[in-house]
Amino acid sequence: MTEPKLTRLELQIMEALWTRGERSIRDIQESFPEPKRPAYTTVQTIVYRLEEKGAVRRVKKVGNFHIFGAAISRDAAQRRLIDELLSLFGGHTQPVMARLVESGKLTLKDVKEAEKALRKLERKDTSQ
Amino acid sequence: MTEPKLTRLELQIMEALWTRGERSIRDIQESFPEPKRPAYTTVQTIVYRLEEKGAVRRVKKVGNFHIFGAAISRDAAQRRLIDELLSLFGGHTQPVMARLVESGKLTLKDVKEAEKALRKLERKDTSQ
DNA sequence: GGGATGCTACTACATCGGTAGGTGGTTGTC
DNA sequence: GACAACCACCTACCGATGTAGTAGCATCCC
Repeated sequence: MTEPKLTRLELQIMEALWTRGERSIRDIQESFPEPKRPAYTTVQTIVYRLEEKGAVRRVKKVGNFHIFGAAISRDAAQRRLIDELLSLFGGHTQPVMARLVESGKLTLKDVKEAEKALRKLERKDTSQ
Repeated sequence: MTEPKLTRLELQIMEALWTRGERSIRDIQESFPEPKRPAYTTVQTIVYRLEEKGAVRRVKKVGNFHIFGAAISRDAAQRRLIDELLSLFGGHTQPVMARLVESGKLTLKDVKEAEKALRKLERKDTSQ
């Protein structure tokens, strides 16, 4: 039941499917920006591996080629990533937050939203 | 200058050095909880690799064995991890925060602290 | 001082992740 | 219907990572 672990390149390919919808291997390959576009067969290999992992499935065949679609949601995959990270931090969120702040990428807006989401979650938890 | 990339097991070993201080391979190995304690030589191999990466150094020799110490800080290594994660999220912190909230591990206290740290950082930035 | 014990240093190996070539089948075009 | 273009599948390979065995030297203890 657990989401499969996805690697960097696998995630980039999933990203193409999540944002562009069902696509052929060629389409996926061409979604990579020119300078660092992997070979067609590289993309193909990864898509096949994603298929084995159950993260992608063939949705139909058009002519002699296949159309692939995401079989897991972006949210689920991202949750897996965060779990993975948290386990590296021994399950402690505090240092994660501290480093996020340091990174300079975290904005006050992000934090405010998180707080709002947390409060909402809390209300729901205690209300049942 | 960039911190080396550390893997899961490498991080666990660094963790032992960060929390317990300079240690021998045997000490490090025994810091692993019994059920999943790797073989002595496994730990040794990883320590040697960490040495090559510059994350660890031999601080002295006692009798016929070496004592190793961390050569990079925990903070630096953690920053590297966060950068890695952010790059997987395309540099966007918002989804990271959203998944952290979902994980159920983030507390209001964490968020409050982050906000405080952010405000402090902001003041420093604008004051020069 | 000789054996047990422990550590070092080297070597080995399987799996994973990224990368891609080659071969043969399908299709579209003239 | 022949040929070019394209796609599917299979295979290969290298570096990284986790895992550990072995040979040999050092040390300790009687």
